[in-house]
Amino acid sequence: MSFADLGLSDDLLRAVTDAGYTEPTPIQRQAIPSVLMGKDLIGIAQTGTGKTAAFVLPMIDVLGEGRTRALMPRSLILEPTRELAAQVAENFEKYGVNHKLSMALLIGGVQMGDQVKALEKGVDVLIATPGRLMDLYGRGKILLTGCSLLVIDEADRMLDMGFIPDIEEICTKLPKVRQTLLFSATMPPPIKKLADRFLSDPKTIEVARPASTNTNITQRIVQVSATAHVKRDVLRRLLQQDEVSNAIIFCNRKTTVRDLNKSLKKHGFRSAEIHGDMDQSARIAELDRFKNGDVNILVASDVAARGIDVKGVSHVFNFDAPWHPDDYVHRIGRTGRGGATGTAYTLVTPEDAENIAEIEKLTGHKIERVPSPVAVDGAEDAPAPKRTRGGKRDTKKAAPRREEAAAEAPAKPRSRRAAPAREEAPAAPAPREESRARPQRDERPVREERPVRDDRRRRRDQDDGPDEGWNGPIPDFLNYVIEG
DNA sequence: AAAAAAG
Repeated sequence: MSFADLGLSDDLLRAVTDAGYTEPTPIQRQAIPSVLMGKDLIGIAQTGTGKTAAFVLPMIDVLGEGRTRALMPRSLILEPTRELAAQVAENFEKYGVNHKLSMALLIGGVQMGDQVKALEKGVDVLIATPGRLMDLYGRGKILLTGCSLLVIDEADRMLDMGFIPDIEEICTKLPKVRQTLLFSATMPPPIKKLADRFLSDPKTIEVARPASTNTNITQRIVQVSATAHVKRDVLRRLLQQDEVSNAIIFCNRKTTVRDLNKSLKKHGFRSAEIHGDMDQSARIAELDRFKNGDVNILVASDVAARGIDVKGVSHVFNFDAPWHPDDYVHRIGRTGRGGATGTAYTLVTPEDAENIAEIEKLTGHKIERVPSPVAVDGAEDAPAPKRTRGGKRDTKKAAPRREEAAAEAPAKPRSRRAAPAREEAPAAPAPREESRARPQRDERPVREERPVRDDRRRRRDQDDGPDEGWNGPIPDFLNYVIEG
């Protein structure tokens, strides 16, 4: 089964081929023909399954068959976060190269001016977060009466974030006769209700959750005391001892994100931070620094837990155990992507016991407990030893992710077997002697002992199709219109 | 409980 068998146009197939993909993922196989036929669709799937391409590809063809110069937007894609909206826009740009389609990315945190200008010129596709869309609509800047194709992406997350009333309102502004696609990782009752109300005779497709038990992510728990400095100490040891080429570290609070990033930088790590209190340009800039390898550590709030798709993340650390088991699944799903292996550590304090139990219940998988790398008798949170920076610089090598890959892109033809990242991405891996998460010092602390690394559960089968990470450049939000 | 999203 190839993309050519799905009924896509030659122009589109060329774009897909040029991007290096030939074999559709399961959700793409099932969704694309149905979308092309104009049917409503419920897709139970989360990021990491090729979901985005499953609607972007057929949408491009559907829109391409209509008039090429839109007087008013003909389609609308709703995303819960700005970052996800941007990733979808990237996909449109990439697969739409051979089509004369224009789009506008309508998200908060950036000036409205350029978005308004784009709308006035006329676009085919709106990619939006609900808040900014409603805002622009309220100002009379958007006509939704021509939007006969609607995509509601990550519906369960929209629910979590309280967007459902907005979604309902937006739906009522759209033409009654339209095609609606709804994607959601789970189907809680409110989402079912939403689907019943706004979709007609939908086809339902479901693909396996990528981050259930049998994946290529090695999960570990490290018991720690609740003290912040002890947790930071443990984290630093883990960053140094393991083969960490790059890592996302999740915290539960924005203040913790800031404090931890500050502390890591003080200790010589190359880290960046992302959370919702930062303005959009700063968020983009930090994410970009992580994606292009300027830094190899990203300290993040749950703004980055879902959907954010960076190729080649070797480790996820939960500095705080997440409150909700779903968040755990999403967080650790930032690693082990694209068929690579990944490792997820969770620092667990005695108070977290209940949450961990919930996580293990959800995943049906008992997470391995490993001993803390910090001696119980009290390694202190000692300041970084002052020393001169004469040693080797490894910043260049920390920018390993060169190869193209699209978020949610169709799978490359390759073995379904999970392979170590270093075999498929020759630029990415670090020699194990030079774990790049190490502080930029030429020596490591004297008392650090490297534990014997054994029993790493690598090369396990995964039951999902491989998926590709996204590593494209960050779109220029201030001026984001693709002209046809 | 937190974070996210409109400003």
